[in-house]
Amino acid sequence: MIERSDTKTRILDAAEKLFGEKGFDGTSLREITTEADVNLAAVNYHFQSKDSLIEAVILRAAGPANGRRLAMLEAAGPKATVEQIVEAFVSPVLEYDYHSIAPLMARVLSSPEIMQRVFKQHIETLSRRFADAIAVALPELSAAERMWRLHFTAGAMAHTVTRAPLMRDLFGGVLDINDRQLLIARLVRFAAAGFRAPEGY
Amino acid sequence: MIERSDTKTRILDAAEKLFGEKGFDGTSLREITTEADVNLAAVNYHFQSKDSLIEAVILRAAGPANGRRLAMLEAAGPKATVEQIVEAFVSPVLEYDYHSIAPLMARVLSSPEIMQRVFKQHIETLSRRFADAIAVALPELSAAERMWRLHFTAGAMAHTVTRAPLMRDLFGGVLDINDRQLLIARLVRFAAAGFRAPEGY
DNA sequence: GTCTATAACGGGATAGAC
DNA sequence: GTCTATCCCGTTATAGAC
Repeated sequence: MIERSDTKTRILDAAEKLFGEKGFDGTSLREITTEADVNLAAVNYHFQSKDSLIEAVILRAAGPANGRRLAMLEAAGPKATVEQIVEAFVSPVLEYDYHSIAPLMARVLSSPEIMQRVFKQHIETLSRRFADAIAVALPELSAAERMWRLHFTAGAMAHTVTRAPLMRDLFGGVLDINDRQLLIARLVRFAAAGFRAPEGY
Repeated sequence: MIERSDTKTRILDAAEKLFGEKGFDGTSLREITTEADVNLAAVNYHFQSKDSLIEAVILRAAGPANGRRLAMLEAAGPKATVEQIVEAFVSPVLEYDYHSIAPLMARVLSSPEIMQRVFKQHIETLSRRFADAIAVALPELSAAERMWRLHFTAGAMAHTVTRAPLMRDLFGGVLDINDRQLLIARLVRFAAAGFRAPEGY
């Protein structure tokens, strides 16, 4: 069956494009529906609100990346090193073409309501999987410490993704933001060393 | 001279209170102006927009914390250890009563336009000061690596501040979010170990 | 079940009078 | 500096076309 790009997909495409270009607040639903050539009310029919729309855009974009994170974790096997685990955690996200969706991610991260749903659906189980892998690689760490260090790593990663454009013009030539493999290696080294720190007390 | 609390201050007070209670999107300018007992248009006269208003609220709240960060850095002296530098960087922020302003901070962090201005005014020089201190403590690190590791640390800190409420109900009893001194110690250990990682290559 | 057309309401922003 | 009036936008609801 010849399935012409349906309304829902056209809205998602237009929203992803316009949000990326002009930001969330800078884009009106009317611009999106004009770009997608659909009726204004179609947005509220297929999605419930502008917030839910951006959530859907994010989830569509994040799905493949999260799948790859789990795939890399499994590929590293049950005896994965801390470096392998951290790399599986961060590299699919940093390798992604995040320049266009960075404003969206930041917007989603800033909304507790959206995060609550996104978290439950996509991040919670993923976090546990990685925490379990860390538990095998570093059995001496307490459960709380494992969670916090994973959280710190996620923060460093998220900050890098969402603040990348700012970093470039801030630090000028000092920061080689565009070399993603080097950037991933830097973050992996930093976080792996953090995970390996003695717990203290 | 008996200076009755002026309009601008009353708006800032009301905005700080209401944003903290109901979030940025959950608070209308009309609620703020009612609480502050000023006219609606006064907000756009003294500030230019709702975005600028939250920026002003943040800056008024962040000023003391940033001052304390620099004071702690100076207090550690020219031979400060990595741990002392990291603690000066993160503890004034984490010790702050961030539960009320976390939604605001997240909101500001999500807006590239606001961040651009806030960054220029308050974060840029502060970052350089801390990067310089790191350069003394860890002279073998390249300038780029120093900046990135400071950036990773800032990300871990920011993520902790803005996502703290979410963390609590997510991980239940595993994460002891309320013990700030312990949390600071965890982050300092993690980041200091990250700073000390060999640069590789 | 899918989508359009339209109206009504609350909220942010602005112009211009005072 | 302050206030009124007004505009545009996002959201919701509804009636109805296909």
